[in-house]
Amino acid sequence: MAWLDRNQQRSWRAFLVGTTLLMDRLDRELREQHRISLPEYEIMVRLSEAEDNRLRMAVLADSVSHSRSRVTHTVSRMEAAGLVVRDACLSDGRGVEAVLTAEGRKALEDAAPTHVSGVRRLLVDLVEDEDLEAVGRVFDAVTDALIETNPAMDFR
Amino acid sequence: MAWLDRNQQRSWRAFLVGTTLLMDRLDRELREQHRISLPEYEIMVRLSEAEDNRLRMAVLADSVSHSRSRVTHTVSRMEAAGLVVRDACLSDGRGVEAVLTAEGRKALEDAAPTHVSGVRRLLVDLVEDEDLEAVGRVFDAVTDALIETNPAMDFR
DNA sequence: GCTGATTAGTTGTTGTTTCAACTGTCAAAT
DNA sequence: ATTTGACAGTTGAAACAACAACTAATCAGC
Repeated sequence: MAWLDRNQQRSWRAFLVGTTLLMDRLDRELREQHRISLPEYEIMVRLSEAEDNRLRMAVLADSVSHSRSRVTHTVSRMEAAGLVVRDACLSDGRGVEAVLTAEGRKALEDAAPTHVSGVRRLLVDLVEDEDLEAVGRVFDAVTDALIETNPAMDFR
Repeated sequence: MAWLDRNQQRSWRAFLVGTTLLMDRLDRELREQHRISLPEYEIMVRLSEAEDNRLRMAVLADSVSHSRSRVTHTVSRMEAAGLVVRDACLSDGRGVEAVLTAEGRKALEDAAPTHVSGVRRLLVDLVEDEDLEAVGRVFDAVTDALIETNPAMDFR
């Protein structure tokens, strides 16, 4: 079994630490300034981009790469907070759609500048465009590999 | 306030999704094959690299970029599992050192091949060396910026 | 149109992380 | 010597996430 060479090791650790700190901070900024968590924000973004501001739970779960159970719980909290509502799916009796409310849209619009400026300030504006694109390539490859070698992706 | 352009947006989302999936998977592999979580593994790696297999709690927390409280809880669980022990710090009565036990070292040595092969298989071997180095550069920059603009790093 | 297998989503329990409050120690100034 | 403020680490409660067991609807094959 091959170990990582010095450079690979360095890159990997930089990634681990940097990601941990970055996600923490983006989450913190959203919570402090808008009382919204990063997972909640991501869900609202997906809904806002969807046809009619609504998405089936499973689609939503896949698009944010969280387990269905997790999305169920998160959406429940968001529903209690008035950011989304649940609506039965007409075409499939088992289905449930999450719908962004007007209040949710407002919250998203308020929060977006905070989030985007964070992403810029703490990542995008710090690095060369090519390096950022390399990051995109790398994690697209990672995602593909993970979806390929899927160990029981079904019940996530 | 500037939004992200199309490419930046794509890279950012690829990163978000890829990271989520990758971390989930690495954590899952360690749990299933060795009953150890990724945070626990990281702590053991730091201890194993330290002089005498021991590190003060605060140093440990900083080196994995987790909150002190989190490290306290994690180390408590690891202590209960026999992977580490706590030891009072001689030079500073407030200090506590976490020490890797023989059992912990054994667990780490067992788990390391699983972890490294995961990192290779799911990341390192998938991409060009230069792209991986770009990732390293990017997250080094991110880390620096976050440590600079430190919003009360003390109580993390 | 039944039956069994799948799929969608939820639920409750348990494990982990965060947050704020706390204990005890140290160091500097008085 | 004592006070004050900072520091190291822990604690318990609350928020969140993971897991496995569940309900209900659909679909495929007969």
